[in-house]
Amino acid sequence: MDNTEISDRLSELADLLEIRGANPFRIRAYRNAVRTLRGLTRPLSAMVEDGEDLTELQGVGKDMASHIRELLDTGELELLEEVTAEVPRSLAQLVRLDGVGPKKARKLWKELEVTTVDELEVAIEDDRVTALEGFGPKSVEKMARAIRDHRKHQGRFLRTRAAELLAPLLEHMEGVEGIERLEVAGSFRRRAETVGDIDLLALAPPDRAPTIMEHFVSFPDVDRVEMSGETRGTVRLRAGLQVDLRILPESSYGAALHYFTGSKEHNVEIRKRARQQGLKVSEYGVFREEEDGDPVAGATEEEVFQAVGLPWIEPVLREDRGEIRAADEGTLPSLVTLEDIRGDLHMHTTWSDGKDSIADMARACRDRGYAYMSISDHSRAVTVARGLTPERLQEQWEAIEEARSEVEEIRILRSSEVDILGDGTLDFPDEVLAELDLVLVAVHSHFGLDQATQTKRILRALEHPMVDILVHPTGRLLNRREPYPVDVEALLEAALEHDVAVELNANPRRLDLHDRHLFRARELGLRVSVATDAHRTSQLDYMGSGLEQARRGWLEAGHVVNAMTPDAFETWRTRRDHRS
DNA sequence: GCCGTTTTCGGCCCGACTGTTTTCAGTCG
Repeated sequence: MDNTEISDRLSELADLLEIRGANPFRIRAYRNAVRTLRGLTRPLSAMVEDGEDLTELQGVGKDMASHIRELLDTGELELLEEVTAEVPRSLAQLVRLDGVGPKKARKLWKELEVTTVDELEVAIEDDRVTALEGFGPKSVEKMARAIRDHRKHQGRFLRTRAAELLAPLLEHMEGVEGIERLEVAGSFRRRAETVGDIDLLALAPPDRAPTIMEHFVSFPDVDRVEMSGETRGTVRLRAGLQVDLRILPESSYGAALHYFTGSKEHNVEIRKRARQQGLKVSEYGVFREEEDGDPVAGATEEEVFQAVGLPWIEPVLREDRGEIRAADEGTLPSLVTLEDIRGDLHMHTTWSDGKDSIADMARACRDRGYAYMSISDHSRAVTVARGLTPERLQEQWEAIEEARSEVEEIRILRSSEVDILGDGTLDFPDEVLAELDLVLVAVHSHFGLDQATQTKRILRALEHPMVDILVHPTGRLLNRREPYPVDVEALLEAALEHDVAVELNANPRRLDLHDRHLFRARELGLRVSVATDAHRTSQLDYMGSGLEQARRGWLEAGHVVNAMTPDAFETWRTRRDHRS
């Protein structure tokens, strides 16, 4: 049983316990533990095998550790069986509906025997739900909508997609009288790979709030207004994206910006810290606990952090991954930026499945100020992408020669995205690999192998002495394909051992590695290549989203292969004697 | 159920909005 399954079971258990009416703090304890487990890079099975003490993990105590061991040993959990004997499993789906929480789910179940989304739909049609105490026509209508939404679009929006949808709304709000500042907070500001909704904050005098709110909900792309109060309004756009607007006075704008930027876990830690100092933090400001007087801070984020004795922390770091301690100790990372980037090491051309020529790509890289780049078309096994045979690869080298003389200002490396075959061997023989300036390796097939076999397969590829970079290491496609089952921790450790770099694929649909794996890579001291995998010149701009992700993983320029100066990069590239 | 600069018991973040309530529960972020 892998970490995801274990987390899912415990999370389900939390939902069901909540519906059963358990102590809320017990529920929270389960959810805290789940959060820790989802952040692990190492399989729990491996940790247990190595005799590690699971209670060392944040939020995991004696009981949780024994639940985990039970799931690993038997694939089942007695407590979950016991709870599901009483509370139907499908109720956990019901509480995912907007407007349905544990209390309502329980009532629907106990009084109407509704336990699934489908049954709820029927019960609403039969007009049985309005008969319940606490369920008026409005809340029933809300549930009906939630069911439709649930069917239409599950999952979150890619950050880039949300940005596209948001741009016209921001334009709509521009120049509205009274708005002094307008910013996006939430996971969007933290540069998360996907966002569930958008939090907009407007700084404006309170007497302007009604007209601002009115203007907000009148945006043409609004499908419906979910709520609209004095300081807070929520709309859903036609594309399904929910947008919240909060209107704030100057005195609490910074506190609100901090609060609504989150993450929730970061906020909880900040509040705990504040309490220890006799302070209370809310979205309205920082207050002394005893008196209910004026706030100590609130107008700016800097003030809020300062009030609890911390320097300002970048939003990308606010995930409760140790940023508060680092801030306290003055060891916050100096995060990598686009200015640090000197090259792009993964891209395709018309020679395989790319849309632009080698020279076009070279000019586009040069125009971005890069000093080096690598042409890395697919190898022959990836037939759907017109992968190159050794013969065509040789022809391509002639074309690269031509491009080199045509675009002299940039160093063009000949590379390849060499397929890792089913058994972990590489798609080109060693004598071909030896002629390449840079060898990238990747998995494009056999996603269905079990975790142990998949891990072994990739480890074998990493052991090959000519491999430089493992690209898109987990194969995930956001909202479309889960990562293949693989022990990422083992991959990272092997990459370190064999002096192989790992890629952070910057394509916004991939962002592979995940930020928590990048964080681990940093801890281990691995080198990371942030690369676009561009299939046309315009996609070279993916570097931006890759760097957002890199920053979320705490990466500094020193961790990034393609932030090296040309000389340093040459030294790294030729670190093994078989290459010159 | 977890945790400890309040340390083995007694806490555990805080407030807005809605709906169906006649004073507040439920949900959400």
